Amino acid sequence: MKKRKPTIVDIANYMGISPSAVSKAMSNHPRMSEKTKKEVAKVAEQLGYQRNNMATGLRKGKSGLIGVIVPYIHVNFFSTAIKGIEDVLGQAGYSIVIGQSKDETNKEVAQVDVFLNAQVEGIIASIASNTKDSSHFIKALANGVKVVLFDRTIPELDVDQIMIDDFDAATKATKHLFDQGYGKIGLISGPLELLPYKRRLDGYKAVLAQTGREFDENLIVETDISLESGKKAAAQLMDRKNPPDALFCLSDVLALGAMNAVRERGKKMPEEVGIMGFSNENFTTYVSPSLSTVDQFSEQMGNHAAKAILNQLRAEESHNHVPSKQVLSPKLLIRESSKIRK
Amino acid sequence: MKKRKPTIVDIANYMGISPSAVSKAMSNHPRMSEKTKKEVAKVAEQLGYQRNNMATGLRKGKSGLIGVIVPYIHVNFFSTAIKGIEDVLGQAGYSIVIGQSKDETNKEVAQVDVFLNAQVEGIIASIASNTKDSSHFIKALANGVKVVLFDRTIPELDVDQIMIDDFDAATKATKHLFDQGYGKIGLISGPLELLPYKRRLDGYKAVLAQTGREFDENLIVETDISLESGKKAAAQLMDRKNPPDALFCLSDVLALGAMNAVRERGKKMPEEVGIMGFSNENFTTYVSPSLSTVDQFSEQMGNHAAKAILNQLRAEESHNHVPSKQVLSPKLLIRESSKIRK
DNA sequence: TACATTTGTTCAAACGTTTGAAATATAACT
DNA sequence: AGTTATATTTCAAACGTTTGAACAAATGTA
Repeated sequence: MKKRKPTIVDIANYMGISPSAVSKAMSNHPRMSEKTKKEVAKVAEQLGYQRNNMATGLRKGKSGLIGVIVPYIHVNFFSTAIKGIEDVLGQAGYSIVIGQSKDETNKEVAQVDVFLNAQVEGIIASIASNTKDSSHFIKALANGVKVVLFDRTIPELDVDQIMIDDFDAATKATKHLFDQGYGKIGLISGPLELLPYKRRLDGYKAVLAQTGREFDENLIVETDISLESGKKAAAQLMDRKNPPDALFCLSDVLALGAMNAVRERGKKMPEEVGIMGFSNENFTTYVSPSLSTVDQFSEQMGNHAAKAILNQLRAEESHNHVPSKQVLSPKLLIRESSKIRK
Repeated sequence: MKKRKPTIVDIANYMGISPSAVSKAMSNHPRMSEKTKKEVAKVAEQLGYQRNNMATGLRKGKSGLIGVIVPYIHVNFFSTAIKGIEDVLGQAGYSIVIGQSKDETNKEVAQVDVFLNAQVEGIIASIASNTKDSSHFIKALANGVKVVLFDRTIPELDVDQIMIDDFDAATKATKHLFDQGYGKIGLISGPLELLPYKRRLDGYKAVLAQTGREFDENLIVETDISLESGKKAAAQLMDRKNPPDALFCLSDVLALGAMNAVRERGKKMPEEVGIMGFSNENFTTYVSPSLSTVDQFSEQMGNHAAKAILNQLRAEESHNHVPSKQVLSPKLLIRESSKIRK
């Protein structure tokens, strides 16, 4: 039942040639005869040979492993990003090993250590929200491990980073609402101390300025990010004497809550009130009216992060890699909730 | 910039002792003096030593890697299961490497090969829907790799399998609706050639039989699993002369479609029509009324699968592992859409 | 004192592969 | 046949760690 797995040496003995011949034949070495290559392939197949990556990796100093660290695997944004990463890295012959930080810095640090022990060639990470110190990543770099950060990044750290342009996104969304004919846009935001929200708000303000409109403090509600909070915030806005005729909610869940409030007030969406969400959560297509939102390109972000790692891996010797920060421009997903008012 | 990473030998030289002493000290060998252990630890820390798992693994014949194969990483059910897997395996000191089959058998087979090369100690998989042949898993087993299947399993294959009891789930859901006072339950199903749907339908029928009710063929609609299909199916049912007063939808998306149809007909939920979904997709708490559904325990499934692998790994020598099929009993999540009619 | 035990450490081989240099076989010219 | 070039294969060392056996030193026992 438990017979030892066949190795390159077994194949060599079986064929009466040397192990190195087998190795070279399998790796398609130019100086090996086609004949031996064929025969080796056949015998390997026949004996059920599987290459041992640990031996290969040890010898070559390359594991073929890339580590990915996210706060939680099951959060839609991250799992989609991981898919994007796997798609390109798998294609390129790398295996990805994943770890969760549970949004705790110390777990993140520990995970980096696990990865370094595993000899990963690169680490792609979206950091825990309280991670301030980046010495664990610096340690990785010192060990020759490539590092790429996405979405939740450390601007000060000199590595490739992929993020989305929240300002631009909010700009586009706000413009879209005005273009559709809505005249007064209320904004419901998550905690403004978090950078993304802050930037989105800035985008909104920028459009007001650009189009020569007055910024009205009272049209902004800052709240936490639960469904209920979205509902309350919307209620507060809609119950004003001059309620807005559109709500730009800086997260889809907030938008959902807002929709509930609007519906309770008997207002038609999108005819009387336009709604715009943010993030493209998967439920946004399921609600009614379907929710216009901003695609954060989680999958593409994963793609980009993976490509960035590949670039670094390939630029290996040519010492000339200059860390770059890529800012992806998000795309509006116009659905029913914000469509053509007039 | 690119200095070689310190090895056990470097530590040994630095301290003037032998590499084996260092190795033994680090692995807390009983015959090593506390003094040396302390010192080794200190120097290791000081030189920034990181163990090389490839060397360790090669020598020990263990990689500390577990492979996970799912159709798609980003599907909520799977990513949640992966979280469940990572939680217990990470804790146990294993790293998990993941791969997607994209629901294609050949990719699944290829992925198994990749994992075998990577010397994973175990594989946890949810198979592609068209996978019929299981020789790739048999090959893995022959290589001494443990195999555990979850959710989408191969009953014929003699390995640990974790699945949920669809029959039981449907039974509970149906009973719940009757208990709430609904009298006539329409059922909207996905393709009945797929086993889970078939089993759920059976559960529904069983309750009718148990409670002495007549089974009415006309209350069953079989359709594909899109939102639109759910809506149409529900419309069809609600527009009958004697429409049902509750709809048991065998997937949450179908339920969402059904809710739209019901709402359009001006019927109140849950007062006039009760709705029950299946799977606990994350949007179910966001809709209004919040959707009662069946929790498929994706995370726990991952936990169980991981524990099963651990058991096998630990039972290694004791040759006495008997493959078992665990059937998890799903839990109803009673929310607003099915609550207390009278 | 001689011998056995215990404690701490070193030796040397092994895990399975890769790789440049060296060796051999084969073919190609004078 | 002798030489040179070329194609193919083998040699041997290396990658970093672990591990049982062997050794040495310290301690205990008779």
